[in-house]
Amino acid sequence: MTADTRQEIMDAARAMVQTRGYNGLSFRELAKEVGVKSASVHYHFPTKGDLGAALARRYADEAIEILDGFLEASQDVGACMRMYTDVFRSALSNDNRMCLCGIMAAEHDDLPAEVRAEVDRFTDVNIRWLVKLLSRGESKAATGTVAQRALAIFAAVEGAQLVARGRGDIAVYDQAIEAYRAAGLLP
Amino acid sequence: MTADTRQEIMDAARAMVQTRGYNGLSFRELAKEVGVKSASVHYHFPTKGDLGAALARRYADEAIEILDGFLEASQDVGACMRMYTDVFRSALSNDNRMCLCGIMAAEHDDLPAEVRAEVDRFTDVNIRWLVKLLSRGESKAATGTVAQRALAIFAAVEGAQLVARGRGDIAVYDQAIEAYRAAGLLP
DNA sequence: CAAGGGCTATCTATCGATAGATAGACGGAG
DNA sequence: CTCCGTCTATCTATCGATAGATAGCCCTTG
Repeated sequence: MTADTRQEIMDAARAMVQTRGYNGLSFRELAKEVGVKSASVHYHFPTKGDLGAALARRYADEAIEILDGFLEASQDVGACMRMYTDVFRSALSNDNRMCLCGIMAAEHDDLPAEVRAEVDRFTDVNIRWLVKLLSRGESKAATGTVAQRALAIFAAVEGAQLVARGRGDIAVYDQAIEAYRAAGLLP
Repeated sequence: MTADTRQEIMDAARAMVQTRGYNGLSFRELAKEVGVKSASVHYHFPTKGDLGAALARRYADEAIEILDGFLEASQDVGACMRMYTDVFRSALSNDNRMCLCGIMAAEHDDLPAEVRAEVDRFTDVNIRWLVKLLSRGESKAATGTVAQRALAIFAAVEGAQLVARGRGDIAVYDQAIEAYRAAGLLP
């Protein structure tokens, strides 16, 4: 079970970061969770920054795959947007967790540079995807406007997740998303 | 300088929390910033939870005063909303800080109960104020709808702040807010 | 085929730094 | 004199990180 250890460490670490943040991630607790010693975690990820960057990198890569899958699964803009908001919803329903990069954005100033770079990339991935989606529906809109709206949607969804988590109530997320849609922010 | 110390501690602590989060707040660093010893901080705030709760309580109280001042300063809904979003903007322009309660919401699971209670109250204060503001413009809307929209606006603004901070670019905040307004989410 | 050298992955044990917290002394002001 | 505020000094717990040992595996070489 050697190759698995690295994956198990990353899985447990992701869950811990999504729950307690990057600063709340402890090598000792993480090791205990996985069932190894903290020195073994250091073997796979020499520094905490290495681990954090690896987590964010995998997170962004997975996002690309998942989101592109949505675009292939449906041609309907509204349906794709619903799948998108459901991804962020599932983090909350899974033990009141947050988007890995959302919670890391809050810790911006404490993040090692290599982690911050991957967090930035996750934002880019989201916004690019949203631009692609929005461009499907309305070919008339200017590119700049679409990019701005994509950014706003991403920010609004992250905010809904943040506030809902703070309240410990997933209904808060649902209500915010519904209001975004009613206002016309979401297609 | 005795009564001042408590205030100086709270001022410095607030700035540190807004920058590095509740977990990033250290009694030693805080004491050094103020120019006292960490034991003196413990004298005024026996535990870290006491300090955090006092910070959030004062923050929510100040929010009530500031926001009510906006309602008195102008009868125009749009103008009041702009003042509202400008408050959150000023946190970013002031050393890329976040809303105290926004960053604490991200740390939800690590917060002592007394801190969490005050963070919740801040959210309530904001939503109640937004409901009051929204109710000015459109008396036709149902109460439930207004409350939902107020929640959505608060979440969206917090999210814009979060994402802008993650990017370290206040222009991101401005663009998101502008897009909210263009979409009709903000009055 | 067998022996040996390196490689992988883990362990035990420990490092210095820092966290929050506390006890008790000291000094100035009412 | 007493009390309030701050100090010195220290405690325990935990942090990320490192050193050094070890068990098992694979590959080469004779």
